[in-house]
Amino acid sequence: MPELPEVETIRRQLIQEIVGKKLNGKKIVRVRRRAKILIIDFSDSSSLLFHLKLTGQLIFNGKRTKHTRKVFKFSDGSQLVFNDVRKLGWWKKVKDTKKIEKQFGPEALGIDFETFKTLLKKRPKSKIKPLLMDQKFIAGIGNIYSNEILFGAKVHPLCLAKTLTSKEIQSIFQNIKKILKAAIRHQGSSFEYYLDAYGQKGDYVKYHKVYHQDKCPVCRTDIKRIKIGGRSAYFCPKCQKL
DNA sequence: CCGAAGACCTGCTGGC
DNA sequence: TGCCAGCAGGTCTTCG
Repeated sequence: MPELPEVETIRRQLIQEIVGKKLNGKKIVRVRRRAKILIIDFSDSSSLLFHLKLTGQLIFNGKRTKHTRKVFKFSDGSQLVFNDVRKLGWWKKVKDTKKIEKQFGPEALGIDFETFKTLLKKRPKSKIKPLLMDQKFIAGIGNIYSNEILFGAKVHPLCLAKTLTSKEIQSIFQNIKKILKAAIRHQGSSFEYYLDAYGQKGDYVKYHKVYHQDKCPVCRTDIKRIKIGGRSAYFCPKCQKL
């Protein structure tokens, strides 16, 4: 499930619900996100981290289900329910988040164009799709949004970074910002398991142009699916030429 | 250095 | 109906 827009949606909702409350006697002062990790900060400067991986859900005042892995109870009686069908997600308490934050590249919504260009130059031989999904390169983009971003930029997913024209680089950059922001506005993509912090589905699947789609919305060509680095890449072979 | 493949897990779908 | 393969939004590690 969760890529940047989904985790960001949960973060924004949880801020409204849990900041100021106490968990195990410790006061919550902040809810942050780094890459796809949700971070709850306490007043004693310790933190609680969550990674939802593919099927994790974090639901405020949600009901226990057979996939509930943990329930966090706040001092006012409200609670945060962590569900995860595939058990790949995790949570952990840390004293300090510096080490974790350092593992990732710049935030996809924070990076500026010059930095993006510079980083691309450092990875000339990388295929663009796996590169966009590499959290050490840029943090926050996963399989759905990498496909949508490259369609928006009309760039083939197997394109090598060094072969991109400056126009294409600019378009990829703009589409990263545009698509991630639009997805946040629509509370993310509920393709299968994703639910926001209120247990609601995100709307953005309606706007997917290539991910799990049949026809290109621009030219009606059949969308192609290939494996790149073990993940499904979706693209329009006519609009996104190699 | 890079990339591919397998591992971690469960559940759903489609084909035979 | 049953069984098996393939698929799924993410990272890790291992190996070539």
